[in-house]
Amino acid sequence: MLRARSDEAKDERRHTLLDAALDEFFEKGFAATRMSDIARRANVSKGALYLYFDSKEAMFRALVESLASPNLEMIEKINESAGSFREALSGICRFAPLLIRHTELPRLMKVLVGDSHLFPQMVLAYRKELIERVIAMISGMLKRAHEAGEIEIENPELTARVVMAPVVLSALWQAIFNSRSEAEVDLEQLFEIHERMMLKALEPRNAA
Amino acid sequence: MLRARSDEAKDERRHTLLDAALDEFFEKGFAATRMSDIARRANVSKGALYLYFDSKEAMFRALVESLASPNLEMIEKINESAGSFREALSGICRFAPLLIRHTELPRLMKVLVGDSHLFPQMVLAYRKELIERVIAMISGMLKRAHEAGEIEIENPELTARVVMAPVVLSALWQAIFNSRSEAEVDLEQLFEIHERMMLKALEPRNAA
DNA sequence: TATAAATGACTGACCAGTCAGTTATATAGG
DNA sequence: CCTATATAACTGACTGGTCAGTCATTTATA
Repeated sequence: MLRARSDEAKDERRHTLLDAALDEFFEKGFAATRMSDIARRANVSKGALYLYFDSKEAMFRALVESLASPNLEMIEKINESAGSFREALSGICRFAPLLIRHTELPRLMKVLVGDSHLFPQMVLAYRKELIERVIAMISGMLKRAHEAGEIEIENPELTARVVMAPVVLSALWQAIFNSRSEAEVDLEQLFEIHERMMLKALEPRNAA
Repeated sequence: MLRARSDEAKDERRHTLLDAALDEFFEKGFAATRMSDIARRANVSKGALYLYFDSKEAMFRALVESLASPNLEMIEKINESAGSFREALSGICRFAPLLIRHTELPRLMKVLVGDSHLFPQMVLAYRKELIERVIAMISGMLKRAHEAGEIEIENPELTARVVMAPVVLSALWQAIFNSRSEAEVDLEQLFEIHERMMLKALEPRNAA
């Protein structure tokens, strides 16, 4: 293997190793993936992995962290740029198919669900820093829209879960069933329907 | 250990072992649970497990099968007794909290998601025999209700997914976050809201 | 030529599955 | 009712194989 000597090259190698790790952890789960498999996939010796990560567990943690932070940034961005609830919902539903098909999110979710028992405090952190923040964000949007008379709503926090649910379901479906097989779902249409249903469900009764 | 000599006693012991197996597989995942742990939890020696199951994998398969079949029966029953769509939806939303809190379903789902890669053909079977049957059932109900003018709908198959999504999300939430911690969700209220939202979302535009 | 990146054989720990031995219990015979 | 015997349920130390992590050695390159 040609050597990574500059800091830049090392960062890149680190990235390559984490890419290989995600592939393996996703395909086999934490316990069943061998460090030697990750190394092979990255065209590197097993020993080389330990130049970049202290242990298998450290590698897993680094992987999750590296995938979580971009999502976190994305969430903040969406929240900032949110105008009306209609716009935000439309944005989410337009973006969801992309998120599910061309992002690491489904694979990350599958790995986190599957190995949640091994890293309880990590799962806790993930919940607090990401999931509950998403719920709070949607919940906040709903509350504001309600106060503006845009929608009718009872419990923003629980309604947020109903809004999110199809995204989660579709992501897991993608990770579990779409890996190698048919079982395709028309995500564009699914989220179009979801958007329409949510709008109608939340429409004020005395709407124009 | 007192011995199981009659066929009846053996069935009971088998059950005990599978109970212990679910606890362990749920807590640690397939790869990380030791047969000796399952044995210990069931107050039995490791060797005894092999009197009832050929291998760890056989035990896992038996476990999933034993949990899947009651669900399947339940589905068929609900489908048969379905009257109007309103009734059926109400039944589902009333039953969901019970299903999530007092049934093995959430733990089973977590285990299946986590170890889906190890048993691809089992996951396939589970999908075809259970999940797609549920989708088909809800989809059929929606179609009939639509034909009866009870609801307005575009694509029953995708709408069924939107209806199901909160059940799946809540079940996984329960399995992952509710095991030992706070993070309680008011499931009764969640599904009340879901029911109301679905009814409103599917209400014909020209409704009375 | 010096440096440090990379290698991969090796070690120690772990565990699924086995099997020779142990023991509970059903039953037959006293 | 009690005891002896046969049966098979049960046990757990052991084996063979696997794998995370190490480190003496090799090798690319500044």
